[in-house]
Amino acid sequence: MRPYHHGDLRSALIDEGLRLVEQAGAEALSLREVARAAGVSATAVYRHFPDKRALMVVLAQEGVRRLGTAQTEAASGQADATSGFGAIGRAYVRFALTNPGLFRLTFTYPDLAIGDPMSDAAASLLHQYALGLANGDEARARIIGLRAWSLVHGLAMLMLDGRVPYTDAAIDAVIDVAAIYRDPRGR
Amino acid sequence: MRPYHHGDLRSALIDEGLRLVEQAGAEALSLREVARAAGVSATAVYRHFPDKRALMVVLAQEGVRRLGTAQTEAASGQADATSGFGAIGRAYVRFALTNPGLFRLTFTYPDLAIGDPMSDAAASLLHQYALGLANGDEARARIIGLRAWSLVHGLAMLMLDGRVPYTDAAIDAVIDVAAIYRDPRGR
DNA sequence: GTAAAGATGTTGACGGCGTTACCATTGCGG
DNA sequence: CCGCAATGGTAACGCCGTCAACATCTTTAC
Repeated sequence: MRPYHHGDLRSALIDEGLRLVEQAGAEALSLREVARAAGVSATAVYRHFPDKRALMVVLAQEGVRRLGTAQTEAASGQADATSGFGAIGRAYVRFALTNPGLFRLTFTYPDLAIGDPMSDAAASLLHQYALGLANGDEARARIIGLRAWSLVHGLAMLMLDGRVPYTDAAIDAVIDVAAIYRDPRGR
Repeated sequence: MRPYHHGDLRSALIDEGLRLVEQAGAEALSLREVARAAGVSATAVYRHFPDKRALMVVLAQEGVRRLGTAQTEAASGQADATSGFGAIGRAYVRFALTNPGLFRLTFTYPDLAIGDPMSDAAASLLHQYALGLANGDEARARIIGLRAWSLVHGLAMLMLDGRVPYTDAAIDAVIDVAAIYRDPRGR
């Protein structure tokens, strides 16, 4: 006999949500479907999240966390700052292509901008590497960081949206650290 | 007396769609709302489009067309290839921020990849400039073009999605043509 | 000129959605 | 042990995209 109370419905909803967002895509994901997957009525969700958006926010936060983990791993095996910078960039694109549903939810779900951009591992990793390449110059680090983020994010989105074919060669060619980082003394 | 037949419902639906997509956002746009705005029943739409997606595709195509126009205008006033390249990049980001609903529909509406990427004005303009900077080298032009596209697309998306604050200074700093184009002879 | 055929509109219905109001069951602190 | 808060379910509302069936206007064929 399944008990009336689930036990840990909140976690179950998040797990099923993460599973389904990958299977169906963020926009196609419905609250009712998540509830069904968790074996619970649609309205039970409202005991743990005020509305659908609140659940989506939690899933998106998990997305940021996992992206940060993937990038940290990718950077750990790299010798110098330049190759590390390239590694976190490639890890970013690879994460997007490996987890398209979660990535799109995390970054482009309507009105889902989450807190301070520099509060998560992914962003602080980026800033730290950018600061290294900028020799500690904060202003330059911000530009380098933003340029690198734009580059990998744009490539990921274009590939996810079918504008650009997905090839590893293209990723490597686009993510050329020397092309992002320009020494003010002119190389 | 309003006649039973509309006259040019197809165009009216497209016009209202373009208007509403800017007002409500692509994901929030409903077929029924477009029909209401055109003063017609919901199912009348099906005489002109097989389903909602077909209407969205037409709106997206109009988006590509308008983006191409904006970029062509931006490039026309520029003297050399380098400044022209920068101009079409800034025009890309500016277009996205000025027409957020249409831009998102055009590029990130689910399963809406449209035809040959090089068939529209925006893409051919990009390729033409990239080819100029690459001195006619096709392979290098593709890389330069993809890198530039990724850069401006990523910046536009990050700003649209509220990840990065919108400032003109940031756009100018990120779109540094010399940072995208690297001469193989080392500058 | 008029009737058949086709194009273009309407109404009504279906199942799915997010959400609310209200009721049922369970577990916990006094 | 009992009352209450926490956590579950049912029913319903107004949206949505879409289909079937019917109504009206326009065009074409004789």
